[in-house]
Amino acid sequence: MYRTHNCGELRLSDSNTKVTLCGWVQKSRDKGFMVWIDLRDRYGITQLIFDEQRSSKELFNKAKSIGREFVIQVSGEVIERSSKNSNIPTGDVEILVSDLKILNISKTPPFTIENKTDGGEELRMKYRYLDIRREKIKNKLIFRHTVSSEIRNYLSSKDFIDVETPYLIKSTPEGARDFVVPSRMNSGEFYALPQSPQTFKQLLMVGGLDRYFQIVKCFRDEDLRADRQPEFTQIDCEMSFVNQEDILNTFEGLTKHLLKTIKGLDIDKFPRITYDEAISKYGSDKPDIRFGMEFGELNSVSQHKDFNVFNSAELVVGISVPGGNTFTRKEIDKHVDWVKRPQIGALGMIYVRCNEDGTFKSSVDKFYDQKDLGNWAKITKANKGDLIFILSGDKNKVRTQLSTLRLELAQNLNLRNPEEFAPLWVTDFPLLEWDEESKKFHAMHHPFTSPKLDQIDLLKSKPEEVKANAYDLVINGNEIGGGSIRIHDKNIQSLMLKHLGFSDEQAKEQFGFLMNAFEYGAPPHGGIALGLDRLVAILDGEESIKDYIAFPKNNSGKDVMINAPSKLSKEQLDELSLALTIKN
RNA sequence: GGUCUGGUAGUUCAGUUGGUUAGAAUACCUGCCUGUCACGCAGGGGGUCGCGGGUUCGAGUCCCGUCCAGACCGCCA
Repeated sequence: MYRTHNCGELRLSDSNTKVTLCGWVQKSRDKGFMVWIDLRDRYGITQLIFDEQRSSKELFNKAKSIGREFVIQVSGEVIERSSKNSNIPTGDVEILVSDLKILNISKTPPFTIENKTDGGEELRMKYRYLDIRREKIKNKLIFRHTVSSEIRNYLSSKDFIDVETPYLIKSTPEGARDFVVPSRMNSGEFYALPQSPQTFKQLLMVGGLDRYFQIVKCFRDEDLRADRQPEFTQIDCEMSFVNQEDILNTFEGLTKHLLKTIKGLDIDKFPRITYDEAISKYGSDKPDIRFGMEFGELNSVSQHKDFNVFNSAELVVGISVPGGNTFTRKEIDKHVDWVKRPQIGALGMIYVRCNEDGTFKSSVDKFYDQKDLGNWAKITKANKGDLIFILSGDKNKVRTQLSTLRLELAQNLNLRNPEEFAPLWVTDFPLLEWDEESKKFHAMHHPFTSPKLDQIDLLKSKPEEVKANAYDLVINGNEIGGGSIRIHDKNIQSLMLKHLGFSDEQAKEQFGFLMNAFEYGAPPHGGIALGLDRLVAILDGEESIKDYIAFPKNNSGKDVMINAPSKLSKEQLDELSLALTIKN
């Protein structure tokens, strides 16, 4: 037996018992006459003591020779410390060691294995196995386990069954780029890794499984961000004989369960707003509603004077900055410059100060009187002491710009409470989205999303206006997941693919298997997929998902620890019938 | 594909208008230390200033190229 206890469990009540512990040497403090070693494992830290008087000379010298991160096994007696450490749970006791066995030595690690490590990101990733020894990272992985366990338990209790779907599937041109895998046995042909198990879960519904879930890896060959990895994990779900209401309620239930069990929070019914409402109120389809600052559209009260910038604009829209009238002119200019940066791209920004005496002072006083400015304040819900920022121009651009500014201001003014969780549903997404590059409509969610059936006739005349039975779950301004009611009728699916620019042949080639399945009694169904990495990070109050993934990829999609991706040998390429056009 | 920021000791960083032998902290090694727990004290070793080229009497510092990393935009049905 390697050990009788772990390094986190011994207390004063265990005094005078003989124990054996294993772990890593966190730190050794050699005081000459005594040596203390902090022994660490997953469960905690226990202090070992070696003493010139109480330990044998041989043992004492051996203890002095032990370095950081050595793996050791010790046996000894639990004793009460003469000076206690209230910072750790085991701080009242220590082990007077009688036997010490070095199980493995260690080189000096390249960075300190401590909460505040001196290691930079790249180094930590290269030696991720050492990084994982740090309490901070270890706890994040444990936290992820806790969340995913709760999810499995909850969904299982609601009759969802976990079914595994294949990773080697068929490439599809829609959506994100696929990772492809060459097939040795079928030379010149390729599998693709799934961007999501979408069609398979629909087929499981046709198969009559009724309720499916899977915590599953998905793959997308797109550029990375702090909250985006090329392989990521989804909580993928599908239900039969349900309408949108059933799905929202089920997964609102799951989310509430998580917030309750993980964070101890009771959240009321999640607000719901339509996509159109989200865009016009917040300029975003994933609004952070922890703070106000809703958009006020000012066209009707600003386009009646000689100010051409506003008169020629498709949209004039403002937000009120709470307490913003304390901004100096310099601070205001800083914000104006900020929105004029190329990344934001505004041409300029108008401001209105709402003075404490009820008067207004704006950068467009030449054109507008106090009554006009008063109307603006009313619409943007600005009070005395606030500041109104106004942008104008192309509707879509201006909303995006103002949305970015809204979040920036909230950040700077500390309007977002990190302890607060504000989930909401965004519903009625458009079915289609115009893509300038390909000059085609493509599915905003995916091609299997059902249009609102009473709007199907609009598909021909005004396709951009057709709404879908599609919805997103948003928490604190992050898209946590999205789903839809699917098409289960062959003719509607066929019509949909036609509108996406698929010929009959292409549709059959790409999605024939699904269309066939729809001919054999496909039940009405729908579902949702939640991003586990992101959900876990958000629940833990972090932005970056990297530390919730044991072995993440870096900014360029590389794993710097195993050095992947890497080149293939000529033999491997030949076996796969592949020739490279770049030098290998 | 693009923009920005960075690359100097094992590590995290400082390094002025180009100018003597490139520094600090920490880690590491040695010695001392009768209760440490961010232990303390004294001493020591440790550098291809990412790489290549250029300007200059002289380059860590300026210029060009390149590689790597990070943030963001495009992209992410």
